[in-house]
Amino acid sequence: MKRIIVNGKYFSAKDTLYCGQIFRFTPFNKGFKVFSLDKCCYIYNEADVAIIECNDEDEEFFYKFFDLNTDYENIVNRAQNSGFKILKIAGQQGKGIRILKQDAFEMILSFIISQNNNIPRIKSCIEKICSKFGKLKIFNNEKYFAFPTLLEISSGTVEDFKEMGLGYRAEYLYKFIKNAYQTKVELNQWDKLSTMQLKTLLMQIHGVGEKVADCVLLFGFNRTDSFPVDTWIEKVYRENFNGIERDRKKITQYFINLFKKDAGYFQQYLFYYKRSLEKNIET
DNA sequence: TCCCAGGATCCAT
DNA sequence: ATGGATCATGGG
Repeated sequence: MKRIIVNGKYFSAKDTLYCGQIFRFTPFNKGFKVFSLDKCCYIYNEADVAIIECNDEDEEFFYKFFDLNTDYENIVNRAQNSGFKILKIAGQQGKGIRILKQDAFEMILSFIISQNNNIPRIKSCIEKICSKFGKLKIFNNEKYFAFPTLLEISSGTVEDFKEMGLGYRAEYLYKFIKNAYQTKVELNQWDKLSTMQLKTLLMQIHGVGEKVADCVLLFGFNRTDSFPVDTWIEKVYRENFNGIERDRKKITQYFINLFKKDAGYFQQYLFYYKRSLEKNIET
């Protein structure tokens, strides 16, 4: 077992997991078990540090996954000094958030499911998909299910996905998986593309619109010059930025013009802050 | 019972 | 190009 220990001031396990970028994690012991692809780790905060425990061979994977090469102190400072009161508060509360570098395929499926849906239901749908199509794995003597590979989930039918509670999104998922399997898409090749080119490609997927594409860009391709606008962010825009636009595409553009490469980070601070005001997040 | 959730699509204008 | 109805599902 490998332990990675980092400064806890800019790494909060709780805030990183509950800010809405990841759906596969469970409270465990003093912290959380976190799942990505077929891997699992255990993370927790203690005193002034954050600790990641994982299998020896996964050290590099989780080092990248938790974005440990990026200095979040600078990012948080820019949020605090942006001149927007709401960002000063949200940045203070969310300074422990890290933008996870998650798997693109897992993000596409997850955020197709997320549309017009709530987070507890999204988590439930994804768990059911993993337990039906994913491999059974062991971490620290406990069982879990991996996120299925394209090959594994390609046997799924529309009916399968409906049974897992996807509703009308079942068709979207089925269509994407079938097409991806038949054309042998290589998502890691998409990494070379510009953010705009990548977004255009993503939006060609039936069931992927502006917002879902932005989430995949941010969480699956680490494009921090993207800014997903959902119902919560729309509230922030109207109530805290005196926004007047109705078109979400224009709202996205407004924030990207404003924050450039920081847009994605600031979006997470704002989303987490706004949502935590009106919800008991830990459900 | 209605409203809402990390929205996208289809179809009239 | 733009606006509105519609799309499953479960929780509040």
